[in-house]
Amino acid sequence: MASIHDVAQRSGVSTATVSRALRGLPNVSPVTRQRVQEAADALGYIPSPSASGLSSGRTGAVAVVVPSLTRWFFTEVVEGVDAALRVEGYDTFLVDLAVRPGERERLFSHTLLRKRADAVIALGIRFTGAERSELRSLPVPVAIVGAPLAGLRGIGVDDAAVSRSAIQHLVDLGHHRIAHVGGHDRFGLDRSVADLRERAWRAELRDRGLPLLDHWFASGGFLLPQSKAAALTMLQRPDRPTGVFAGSDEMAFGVLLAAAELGIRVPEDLSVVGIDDHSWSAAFHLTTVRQDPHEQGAAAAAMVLAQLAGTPPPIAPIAAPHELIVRGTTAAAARSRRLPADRDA
Amino acid sequence: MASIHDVAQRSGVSTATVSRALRGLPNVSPVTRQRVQEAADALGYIPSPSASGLSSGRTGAVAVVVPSLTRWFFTEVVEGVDAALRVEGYDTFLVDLAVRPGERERLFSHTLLRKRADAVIALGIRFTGAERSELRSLPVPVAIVGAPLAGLRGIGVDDAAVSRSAIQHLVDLGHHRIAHVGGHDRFGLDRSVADLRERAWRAELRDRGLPLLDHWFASGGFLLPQSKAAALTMLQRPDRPTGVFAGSDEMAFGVLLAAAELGIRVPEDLSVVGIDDHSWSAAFHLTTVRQDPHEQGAAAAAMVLAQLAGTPPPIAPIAAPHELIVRGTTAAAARSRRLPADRDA
DNA sequence: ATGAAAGCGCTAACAC
DNA sequence: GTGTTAGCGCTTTCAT
Repeated sequence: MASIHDVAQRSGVSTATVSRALRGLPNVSPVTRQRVQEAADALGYIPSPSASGLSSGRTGAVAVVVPSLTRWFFTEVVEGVDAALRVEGYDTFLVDLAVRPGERERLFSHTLLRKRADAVIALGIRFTGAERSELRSLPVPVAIVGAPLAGLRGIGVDDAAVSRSAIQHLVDLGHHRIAHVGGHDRFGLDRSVADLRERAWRAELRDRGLPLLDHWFASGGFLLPQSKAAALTMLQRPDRPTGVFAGSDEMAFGVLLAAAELGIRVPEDLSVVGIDDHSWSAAFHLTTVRQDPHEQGAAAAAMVLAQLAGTPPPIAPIAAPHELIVRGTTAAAARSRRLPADRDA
Repeated sequence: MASIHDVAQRSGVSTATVSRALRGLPNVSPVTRQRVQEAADALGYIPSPSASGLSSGRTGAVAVVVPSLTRWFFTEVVEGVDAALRVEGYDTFLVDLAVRPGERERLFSHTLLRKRADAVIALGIRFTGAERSELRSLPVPVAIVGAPLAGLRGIGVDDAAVSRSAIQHLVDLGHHRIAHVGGHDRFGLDRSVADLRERAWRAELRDRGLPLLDHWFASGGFLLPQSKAAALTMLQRPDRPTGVFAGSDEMAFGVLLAAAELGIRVPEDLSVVGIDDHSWSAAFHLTTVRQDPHEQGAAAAAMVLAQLAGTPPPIAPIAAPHELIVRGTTAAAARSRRLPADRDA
């Protein structure tokens, strides 16, 4: 394990010069820099993060706080973050809340974030009031992916707009009976997004004067199995909807499975639209509102990186793009399907 | 940001005693320890990982190297690792190879692993010869999750046995025409497991004297969409199989989707069995061979932790349990389905 | 353009 | 049981 000292000796300069040369700082003659670089290469020198962290105050790592890793959206964001970070030489430090449900208190002021990372990127979390203020007063750059938080930088789709777009699509196809599968996840970590989408659904239906039955809302907890079970119940009622707006593609898959099991044809008897454009959605022919979590992760990384570089972007949450992708799970509502009681086998 | 110094002052002892007291080392009187602890709490003191890392040589973090995060198996393992690590106070560093396909060279001897982490856990990677020797000569504990590597500690199911169990199940049901959907993933990172399963399939069929047609092997790349496409082709041929052994549940889902699209009934016309018991498999009624990646991750973490604690377990890869879970996608082969050319619409 | 030297905050001998 | 004292390997003034 060569140290900066070894490199200094081998190249006949001081450790200070080695440090400068290797980090590309100014005030190093080209020849010296070259010589140092060669010595470093020959020795296989790698600076110790602990040492440079201790003396510079920078760790070279950023923490990514996720509610769980088992959801497509989150893994995509993490990969996006990691990719962007890596390019700048930063390491990704994972803080998975799913593995320590009890440990949320003092989360952000705790070790990991405060001393291990130069910045924090938090995703899809419904923060408590205490956490929000912790986040705002953190001594390091912070970025949020998902529902925006006033006073903090972040990126995410406009959930109301996304929901509206999905519902508009169903309405355009003539659907009047539109259900929603949504709901918060098992740890209550992601309510904000779920709430925004559910609220948008209610508002849209109300504003358009469409019927809004209580049992047209089902909680799928952002999970396929749970969504399928919920849909199974909902779709077996006599007054079943002709269209379902699912809060995520994974939940939409659950609805699709339920419909298939009940012999309800999609899209002839039931239209389904999701949110995300999951990597499997095309295989399911799912109509959905696409967003790009990988891109959002990279954007969040860019925000904290910019702050670290001394060029902080404005503190406004930025809106990520979304786009309706029409595929095979949505179609015009059957005209005959007007009477509450009519259904096929 | 209180330092150890502040705590020492406030509690009226030396920094050395603070260090000892807080880390639970012996030779500290109960009263002193208590007083130190109170001072630390009052000050909100958190030791700096950089500083303690620099002086102790231990970073308090372990690196997890994954081929990608977008596969169920890997995310489960990572969560298992993180959970086990967290309990012991270690942090998890993510090294996602998917985000830097070009950067595999010198991977293990590179910064992250060498100076950032006290140990390395690598999953589902088909290492090059160079990487293998790098891994073996790494100055830190290493554990592998997945296909075993001679000379290294690790855990994983016996892929041959798992495959045999799946195929045996199909044979027991009277299937003679058994296809396989397998294949390595996009980065060539996980060939070993794919190869083991494919080889087991070939060997089993050969040993039992069952037909083994070339086009009964399809490469699904461990991805649903690709598996669906491959199955679509395979299942449309006149000599289609009556049973499909998929190398993972995600690939099995693809086969299921393809079958549904072609109007091939499962399990009446086609039986499908996977490997994993993915969290969605029950919703698909998929018969599969269960394994527990979360558990495997935790076990791998325990291995490196034990080494770090000075009680290294034996260097034999250990076999993780697996179990056939029979659900609804497999059934007795139709007796009429003997002639190569017969098929329904 | 380069070097000397003082830490960064903690741990680990070694004394007492 | 507790304090002293070196460093750990870097970065960073401040000189030169």
